[in-house]
Amino acid sequence: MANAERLDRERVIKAAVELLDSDGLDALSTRRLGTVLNSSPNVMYWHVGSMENLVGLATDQVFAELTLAIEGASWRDDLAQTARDLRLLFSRHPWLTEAFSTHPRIHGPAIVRFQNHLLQVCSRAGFEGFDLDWAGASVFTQVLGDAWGRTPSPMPKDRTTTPTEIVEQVRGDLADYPLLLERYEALANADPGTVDEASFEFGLTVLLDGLQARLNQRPPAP
Amino acid sequence: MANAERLDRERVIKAAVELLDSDGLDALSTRRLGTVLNSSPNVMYWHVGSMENLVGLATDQVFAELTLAIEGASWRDDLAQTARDLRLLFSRHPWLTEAFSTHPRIHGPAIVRFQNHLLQVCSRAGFEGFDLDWAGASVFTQVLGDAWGRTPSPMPKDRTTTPTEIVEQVRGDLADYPLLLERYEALANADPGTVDEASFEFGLTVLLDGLQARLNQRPPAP
DNA sequence: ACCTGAACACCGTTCAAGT
DNA sequence: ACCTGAACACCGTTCAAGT
Repeated sequence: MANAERLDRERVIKAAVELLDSDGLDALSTRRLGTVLNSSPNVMYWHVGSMENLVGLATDQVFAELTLAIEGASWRDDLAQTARDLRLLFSRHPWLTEAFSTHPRIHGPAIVRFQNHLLQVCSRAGFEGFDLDWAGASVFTQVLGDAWGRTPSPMPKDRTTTPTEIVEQVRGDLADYPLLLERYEALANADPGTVDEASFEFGLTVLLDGLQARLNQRPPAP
Repeated sequence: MANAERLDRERVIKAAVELLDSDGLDALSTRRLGTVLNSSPNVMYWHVGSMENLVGLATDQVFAELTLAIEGASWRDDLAQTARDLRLLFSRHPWLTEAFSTHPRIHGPAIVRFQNHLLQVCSRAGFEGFDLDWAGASVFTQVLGDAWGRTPSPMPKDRTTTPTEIVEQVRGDLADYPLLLERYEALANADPGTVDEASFEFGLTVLLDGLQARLNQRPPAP
């Protein structure tokens, strides 16, 4: 099975990202990748070394999609913009949450560039020293946690269970917790898109207000 | 290979948690579990149905360790206490981050009880409606993100790489980002335990201040 | 009711061998 | 330098068969 063009690292990564975007992290296997590339079940090893490495390269690849513009507005606007862009990245590539949790030490040029951007924005805000690291990390964490909460259970054609059905299933477990049951029902009856959006903005506002409070305690040098 | 005592659901889950605690999520396989239980490679199927289900049951099992006491102090203290307890749970069972990200829809009595506790504390603080859900979720997200950032790369005996060596390895990638390099070095030279603690407390304070700011905008009814 | 053995369809990775 | 074939040591899951 000779393929039309010669393979290289870039084409392998591109095929990996396509597989990940369409079918998720589990779908990325050495053998499926070989099939997609019209090649042998283990082509990737020459080009990227290992599965773990390939996931890291694919992650770095999609991080390159981020614009990371500094608009010149307030640090609040810059940080909010960064968080919203990152959120969109995670929604375009839902496998990112799983990739980060199973391979926690991913790094690469685009990720490093993103980390630096976060630090720059937080630095402008007035953070220094370790506060700088922690402020940046809190933004990333916020988006990661938001995306995690939004990850749909992977049930491809499993008779798409409606929210109402889910509530029925857990109603027994919730018998002792009327407040929790009330919230489950409220969420089941709300429009998912609207709730997702508002939920993210709630978290973002809380985060920015919290950072602001921290800055107010340590006012900038005159 | 007859085993001394009869198996039941509880013993299977207990063995699973021990395997997870000692060797991580990857170590939990049907065959290893069978070996540990002095039984066949597929014993678990009769008792828990599937691997996915077993991970959920193990997660719920460890969530039962949480005390979830309401101290009667301020909502801030209660929420901080809950977050710190949850953090300790994640550090006792480092596989939890991966479990939540690979099986996002885990639920069970102990988890439901924890969710209810979060809602109760947030409700006392003055949150209502969807704000209640989002406030609770932000606490869980905060701890999850903190634990994620702390997950050590699983390199068992891989010549424990020192932080300084890591900095050397990425120094090339960081050439264009002096601020980022400076932060890497500062973190490499700091005591990990102290930094972890301070990092968590920073995030927690930011979160609580942010929630407080939200409450101030919507003062409680008189 | 509970457990075993064998099988199916997969994995990641290595390595000698090909071109 | 790049790719293939075959093999090794694993997976989760099913199912007929045992007790």
